[in-house]
Amino acid sequence: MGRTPCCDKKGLKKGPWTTEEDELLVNFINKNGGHGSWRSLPKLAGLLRCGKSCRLRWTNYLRPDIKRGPFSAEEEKLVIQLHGILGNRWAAIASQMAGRTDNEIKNLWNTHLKKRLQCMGLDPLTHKPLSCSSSRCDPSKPHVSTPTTTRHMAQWESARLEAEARLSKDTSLSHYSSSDLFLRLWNSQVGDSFRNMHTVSSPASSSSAKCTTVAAPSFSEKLMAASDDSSISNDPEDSSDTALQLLLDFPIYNDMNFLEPNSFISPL
DNA sequence: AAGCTCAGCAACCGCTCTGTA
DNA sequence: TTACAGAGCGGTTGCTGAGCT
Repeated sequence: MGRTPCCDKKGLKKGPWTTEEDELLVNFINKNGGHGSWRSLPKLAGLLRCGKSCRLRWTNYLRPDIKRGPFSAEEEKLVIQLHGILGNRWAAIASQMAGRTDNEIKNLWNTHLKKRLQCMGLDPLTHKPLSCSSSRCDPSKPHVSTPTTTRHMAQWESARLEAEARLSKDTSLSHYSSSDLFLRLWNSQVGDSFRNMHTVSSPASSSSAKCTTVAAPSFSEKLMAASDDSSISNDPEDSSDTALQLLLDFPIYNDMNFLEPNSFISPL
């Protein structure tokens, strides 16, 4: 019945870590050149904690390569970009940001970025525009119509989700990373739909002064080139990184000025 | 100055994934 | 192929401190 606990919780300490505990953990890992088995680590290190707690403390706080301090504007922008691509895959997002942990990014998202997107009239989950009734965070502020760029983002996200759902049915693809998935879906019917959508100029986008020139063919060419490049396709990791980088280079994700605080105020 | 509210963050919980026997 | 253990991940909780009344 039920799941066996990860550790015997009797007599184990919970709550905030003390500096002494931190020292014990760091010393043990340094001394042994790694953490080894997390389950056995607390006993060996002389800690009254469960292995899980030790792992969390190490990965989120004690690891030497962690960059402390507030997120820069660039980092915040990158988090939003990556979240648009990867969704709530905090570990995947963190892996693209040196020195930042998944927990830290998750907290940033939940406390700052989510609200900012909501204020911009975007659904933080889907990055799609919210309905008019719910898009204002503050009724006293002038309503800002959803920028064209965000609509493109929403369309792309929609395409991504559709493709992900489709591809997930094929278990043979289940081992691909998000970036691989992206590359594949871009070359799929969904990718075609998306490209077609943006090669036909819509009245909404053409009438927008700030409208991003969605260079879909150019991006497509870059992605195709990346996927055709044998030197890249031979190495799945490189391929993923290249695809992800190209995606981040996509104009939709580069033109994120609308996220700046002053964009609440209409330039007119 | 005291009490209250809320945002930020560290840590926990439980589910899922992965490796292995 | 299956069952199990360990590790990883994302959602949630609860503590703390800053700001406000």
